[in-house]
Amino acid sequence: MLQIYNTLTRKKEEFKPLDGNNVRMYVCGNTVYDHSHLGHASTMVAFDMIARYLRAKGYDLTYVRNITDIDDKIIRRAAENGEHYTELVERMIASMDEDAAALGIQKPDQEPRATQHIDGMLEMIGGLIEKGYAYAPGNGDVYFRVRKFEGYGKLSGKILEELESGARIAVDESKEDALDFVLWKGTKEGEPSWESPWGNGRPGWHIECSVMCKCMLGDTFDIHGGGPDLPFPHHENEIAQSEAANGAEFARYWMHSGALRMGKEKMSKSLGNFFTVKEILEKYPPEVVRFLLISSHYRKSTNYSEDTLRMAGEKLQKLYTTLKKVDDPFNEFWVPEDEVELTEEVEEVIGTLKEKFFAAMDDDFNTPEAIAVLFDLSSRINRIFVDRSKINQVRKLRDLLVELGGILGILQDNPEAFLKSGGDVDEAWIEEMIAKRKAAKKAKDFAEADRIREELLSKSVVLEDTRQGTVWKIER
RNA sequence: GGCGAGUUAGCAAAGCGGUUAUGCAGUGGACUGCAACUCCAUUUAGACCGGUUCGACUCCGGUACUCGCCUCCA
Repeated sequence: MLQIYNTLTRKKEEFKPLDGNNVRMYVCGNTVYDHSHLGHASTMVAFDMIARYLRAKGYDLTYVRNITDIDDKIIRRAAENGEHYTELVERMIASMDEDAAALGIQKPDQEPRATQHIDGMLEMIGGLIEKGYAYAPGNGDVYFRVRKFEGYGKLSGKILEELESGARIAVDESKEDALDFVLWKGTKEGEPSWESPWGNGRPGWHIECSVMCKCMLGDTFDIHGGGPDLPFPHHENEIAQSEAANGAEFARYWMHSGALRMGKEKMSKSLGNFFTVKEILEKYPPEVVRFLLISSHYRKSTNYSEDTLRMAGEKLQKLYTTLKKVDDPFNEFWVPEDEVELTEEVEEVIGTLKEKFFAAMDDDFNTPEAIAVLFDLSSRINRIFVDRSKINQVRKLRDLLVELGGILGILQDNPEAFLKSGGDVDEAWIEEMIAKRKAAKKAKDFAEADRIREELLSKSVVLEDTRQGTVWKIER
């Protein structure tokens, strides 16, 4: 039984899809005015993991992740660059896709863009005005009348009076109430704009999600997700707009990922303490980054540092080392595939571990606990290599390790390729050095052999002497 | 100021009212020319103060500290 923590009720709830086996999920994606930083990646990976697990559970998932392709920051950045905003947008979407692919993030089923849904927005805004939930003061803007919507604050726990007293909301003469938020912004000179009944303008931030949810998933759907800074005001405003316009419950389960931290503080654009995904991928294999992001619970903050990233690499290396050992046809314990038998004992182990993995994931997607199962599996495989009598079981355990890893979006690479990745040393040169060392060893010149090992190690190349010869990997 | 979350061993990070989380690191041993990998054994916990209980890291109350949201922000 899958339990999901619902921000709306502030507790874990049993997950029951609205429509049988079909699950509909909408996640707020990026505003594409710059390259993604690791915080963006963190949220994308979290919901990718969630999507993969829902599918692994057998649900028929429709996953929508939007792209905000028009807003103040995009307009400003494009102007700074002296380019048309669509050029900037296309470039940043390509960059985001590249990062996502590297991190093993599967494409959502739909990636709607705000500017593709202007008509739907005009329709929804018109409807809100008709119902008295919105007003156009005549300056080209349209505002949502927050006090008119009774449930305002139910997601974020905000109380209207306290929001009002917090004097951080910009005073705007044309608003009836300082709390009202903009649905449609009248255009300024030189800005991109669309025609509307209230004059040329562009969408406010929140309306796009309400409209795209309705268009792709219907008035009511199962899961709405996003990053840690979205419950207020963005999601609160979405609920107000959608429920006022549709007269129906909006999303049933609200999920929010935790912040990615640099030391004690949240990594964010406004604090300026961010690394782009591309900067990090220059130094670390993408799967290591993904492993770090899933090695703490999705709702908790993840601590990013050189150290945590290095440790993530070491852990992943351990798992891949196990996989490589099983796959290696020169391994002394290797047996042909058709001689692999599924004994009762191994069947039971597989069943138990699979159950443990799913139980962990069923508990609000507890990836740290699920990963512990992978290490359990890895240890069992390694022990089998010590206790040769059970060798015929090992491939079945390997298959399970790869299968469960796949649900988390890891361990799908070729083990040897992974172990040799991340270095910047010429492979032919390494082989040459290994050959020289072999000759030195044969001549019992161990001082020379050790010197060569040290030289390679200084370039992060670790040598391992096996019965079948010397192999190498990149130190993590 | 309001609302919310957190504080676990050297580091990272989970579950659980009584029985090993897990990984890295450390220590001892096996293996190795030496290593690496791996295996075996093992040391380090639960911010602080109370309460409930036969028994609390786990439940309750308080204190301290940290973080997030309240403004664009994944």
